Amino acid sequence: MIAEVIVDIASGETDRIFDYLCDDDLPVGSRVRAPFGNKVLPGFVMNVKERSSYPMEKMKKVLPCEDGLPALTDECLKLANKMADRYKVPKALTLRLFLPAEMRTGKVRELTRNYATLVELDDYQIAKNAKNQWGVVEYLQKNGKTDCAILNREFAGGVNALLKKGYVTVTKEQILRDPYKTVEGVMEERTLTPDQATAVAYIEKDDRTVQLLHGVTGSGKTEIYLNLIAKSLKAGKSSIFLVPEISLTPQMLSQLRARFGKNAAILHSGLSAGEKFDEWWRLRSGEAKIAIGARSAIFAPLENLGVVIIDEEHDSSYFSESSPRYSTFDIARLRAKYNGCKLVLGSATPSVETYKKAQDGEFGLVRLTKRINMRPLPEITIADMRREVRRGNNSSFSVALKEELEKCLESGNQAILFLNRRGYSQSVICKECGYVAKCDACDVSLTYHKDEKCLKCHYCGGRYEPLTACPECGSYKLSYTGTGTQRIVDELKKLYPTARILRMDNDTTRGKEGHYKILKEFGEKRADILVGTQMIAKGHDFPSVTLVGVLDADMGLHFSDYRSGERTFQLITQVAGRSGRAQEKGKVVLQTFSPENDVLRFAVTYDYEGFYRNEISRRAATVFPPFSKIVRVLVTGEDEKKTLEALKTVYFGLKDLYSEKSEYFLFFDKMKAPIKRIENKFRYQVLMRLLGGEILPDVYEICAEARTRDVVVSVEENPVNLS
DNA sequence: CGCGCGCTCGGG
DNA sequence: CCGAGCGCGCGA
Repeated sequence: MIAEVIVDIASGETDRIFDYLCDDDLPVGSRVRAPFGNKVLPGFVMNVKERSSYPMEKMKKVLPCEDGLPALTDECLKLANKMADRYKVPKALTLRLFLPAEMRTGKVRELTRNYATLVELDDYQIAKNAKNQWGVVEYLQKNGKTDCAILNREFAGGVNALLKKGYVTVTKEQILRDPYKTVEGVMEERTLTPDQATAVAYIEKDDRTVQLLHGVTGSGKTEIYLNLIAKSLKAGKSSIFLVPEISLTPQMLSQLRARFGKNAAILHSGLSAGEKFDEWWRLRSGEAKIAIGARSAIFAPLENLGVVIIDEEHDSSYFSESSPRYSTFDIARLRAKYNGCKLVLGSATPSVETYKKAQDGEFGLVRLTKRINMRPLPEITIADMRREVRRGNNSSFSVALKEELEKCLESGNQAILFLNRRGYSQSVICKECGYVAKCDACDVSLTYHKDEKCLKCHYCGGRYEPLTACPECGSYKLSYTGTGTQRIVDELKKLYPTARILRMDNDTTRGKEGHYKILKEFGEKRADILVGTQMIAKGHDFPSVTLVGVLDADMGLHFSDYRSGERTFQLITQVAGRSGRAQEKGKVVLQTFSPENDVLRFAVTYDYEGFYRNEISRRAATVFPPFSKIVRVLVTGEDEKKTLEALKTVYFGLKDLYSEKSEYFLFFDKMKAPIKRIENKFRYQVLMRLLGGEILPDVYEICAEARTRDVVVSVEENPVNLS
């Protein structure tokens, strides 16, 4: 037989079918080792056929990598083909998405363990004083087959000696690493509240594939997800459950594990390579039927899906940052359609695009307007920082926030302070000549980190010695401007010397268990105040937190980004949800320099509908998404000349398209990217605002053609950040 | 004349 | 993607 193979090289030049000879039983979707040029490469079997147009005598033979189950299902192959076509990337790249990375590199294999079994005899010829040999014999007589590692620890050399004599046999057996040994047992199904039951019934009955579950924080969305997953499991079907960043939601994980036990496989970055590999195989083999994980879990190797769930649907982590820049939602929708199941999107603050589709009737819409225990949402107050400055308060805390902090600390409760900027100070500026300390490899200012006594680049991670004098003019008048989390902690220590303060940001959460350790410490009330960035906004549950302070609520508002209002509303609603989750009522203080801003006004009253109506009419008036599509083509490369060359190719190609079909364009121009260089790579872009998606395939095509050996050309649809 | 680098082409 | 093959420029 002939196998149609895609070799695993991420390049457009090799992105085509190569025919190979193969065994008759080689399954489609399996991985092979294919002789290619002067080496042997991994490859994917896309199809098998009887004959080939390529001369038989020149054809080489592939070797299968796995026996039995092919790694990729038909659905995976279909999806990979579709994605390669849609995003104009090599198939090797889209196929890779469906495998755990550790499987491709081939370093991690099944973990095997050696087991010793005693050969039953009446008489063992062992010296009386050979204590370890007798020890092994007795142990095996008592306990039966045992892991050699255990025996060797206890009776050094015993097993080997007995093996030579033929008194024991040793067998290799595959074991699966279980990352969650500690959590076991299947939890009882919980009864749904009437509201939840109604929501589930609606989702099941409505015939639209996509269902939006819009529920305020604490309205019990999770229980609805669990119910849908349980029903799918009962029907013998599998499920995919996506969460934004899994390392930040340990509670959700233990709930799932407790409820579904070994039926759930958890895919996240905290697992070791081997653990990921094993969890993946448990899903592929059908042993586990529920995949839980971040964005990439949408590629879980499951067949016969009963439901796909995307929690916190508005979260930006659902957009891939690297090629192919797929939208998780698009993939999820395709999988739901293929399997004839529902795709459930859940959020307290749905993205404007999603909500519009629900309003227009394209998606089903279920609302949960009440919190589960009827507990009121925390009260949000606005602190006008302009007034604070006028009154001579130049600290990072408003009078209102300080008062609330004191009350909170006195009553023995906990507080969370949120500031979306890490480090000590944002930048170092010379007051004499205006020099700003910048990274050598990137076009960005350096952030001072007091704890490590260095200047850091937040884009490439580069470190520099702190400055004592200006390198341009020699002045000692250096100003450290812009407050980060480290400075906030310093200020708090001065204000409240006895308070125990924890900081949680990218710098303090290094390592595998980083997040977990800090959250655990705070959860056990071993600290009074938690200061952190974006990452503390996600769904943790700290019952003793009664105060949340947002130190710069308008931080995101002034970016020239059509989504900034939406992001701010979502963020505030989310952080506010951290306050008052148990008995005591929670409070939230928003510090801002623009208290009259619409977005903040709607956020204060938790008025999503109001926010949405305001936002959608603004977007309609300005013709921004979802009424148009922003497309950025980013051209990056180390060689500035070659990068500019590629930019020209892209620009002229797109310009032709523009003059041909100008009715689809609202805006079209080329320019330097806002950050002109990152990690020594120059960055140029072509920015477009398009009406309708009809010409998107052309855009992708033009960009794919402009790609060269040393210049990357990527297309971003409605990009999340425009740096 | 030789080799070093950059470009093109082929790989089943 | 990566290596082989080849042309062209330069130095002894």
